[in-house]
Amino acid sequence: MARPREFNEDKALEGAMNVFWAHGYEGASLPELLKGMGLTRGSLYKAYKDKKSLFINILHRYDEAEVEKATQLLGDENLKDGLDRIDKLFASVLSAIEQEDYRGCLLCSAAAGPAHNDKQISEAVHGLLNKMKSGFEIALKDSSQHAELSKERLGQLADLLLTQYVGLRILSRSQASKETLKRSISSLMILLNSEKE
Amino acid sequence: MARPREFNEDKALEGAMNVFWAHGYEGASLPELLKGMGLTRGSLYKAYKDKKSLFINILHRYDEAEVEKATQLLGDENLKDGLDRIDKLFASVLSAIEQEDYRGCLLCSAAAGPAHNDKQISEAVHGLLNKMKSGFEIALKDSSQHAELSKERLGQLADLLLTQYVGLRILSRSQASKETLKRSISSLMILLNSEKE
DNA sequence: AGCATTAGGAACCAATTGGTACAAAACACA
DNA sequence: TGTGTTTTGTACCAATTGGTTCCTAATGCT
Repeated sequence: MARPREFNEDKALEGAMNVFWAHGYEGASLPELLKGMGLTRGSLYKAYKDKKSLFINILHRYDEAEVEKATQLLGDENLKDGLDRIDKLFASVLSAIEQEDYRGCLLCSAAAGPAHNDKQISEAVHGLLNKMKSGFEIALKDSSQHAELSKERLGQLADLLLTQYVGLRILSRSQASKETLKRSISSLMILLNSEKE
Repeated sequence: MARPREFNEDKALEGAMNVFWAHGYEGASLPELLKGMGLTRGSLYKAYKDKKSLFINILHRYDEAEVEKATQLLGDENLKDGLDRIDKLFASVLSAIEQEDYRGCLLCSAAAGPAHNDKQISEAVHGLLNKMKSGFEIALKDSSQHAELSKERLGQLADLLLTQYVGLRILSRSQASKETLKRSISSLMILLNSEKE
């Protein structure tokens, strides 16, 4: 019926995600986005309305790509003990900065930044944060040491883990030392492990 | 030897701190800063060189004002048990959002934002984060349940508390629900309290 | 009183910001 | 082969960004 898209939407969104991930929402300029996406202004505004809509789009993509990966891990039944999954998730945070990837987490940066002012963004952010929390809850339910805890207590612990996750990734982005993160993580895991009925 | 300043430097810096606190480093525009400080461009650039230098200045002020308050609390010997001090500090985070103050923490926002790109800012940020960590260490040393722990273990726990502090304040800024923060905090305090030798 | 020195304030600046208009190009379908 | 529809890309836009210039005003010291 009409001229078809020339650009690969998937590649374009991938590029946009990387730019937002590296520079944050406000820090990502239009020219940078265009370059990263490999298209021109006209196409961008026709396809994605404006910068904010694009960003919300990207948050969904970050969900499908990264958040999903995290929650899958937290629910992965190949690791029988949920605590091992949590351990593995935090290990991946550590491994990112070991590979000198200091971008942190797009979601956490969004929580620190535009979610403060913008309702749409903050709603999207809270949705994803909640998804992370649910992931932690599932992992805890599969932890031999925590399975018997009350629903309230599990929720409490899940919120603790969420806070920890956000804190770690913000510290990563500020280029805190690997040792700091490592200590923080083992500290939490020790406390979690030592919890007995 | 020359014309004296007309503006009250203290008030001006206070104003600048509030603007940065509310909008973040990149989000604070020159006009906003000028209005908040009650002076004009000429004076600002004469007195503080440029926006970045002003911000670093403000980080020091935030140190003297807020970080100092926190570390004082963490070292306050009127509260004999260090755990009570930690509890009180986290309670103050909660009380901020109960009063609908969603600004979070200037330091934590700086960690999430400009500290990622700028060496000077990231150094200042790390200095203050370390100060917070030391505060937590002191409080732990005065905790009946933790005093006997090894130096390494105390440092570990202090890093955990720092991570939690950052996470909480970022979540505050994103307007996470009071309940989430409350659960996260009690969870942490329970784990900390349950630790026995 | 006069001079050196500094603060204050407005006008000005180039560069960049996000966003739009519009014409040319590419296709689908008849 | 046309015709309608949609994508592209360029040129353009006003507004805002952080930053500078420069003249005037106010002061301290001699």
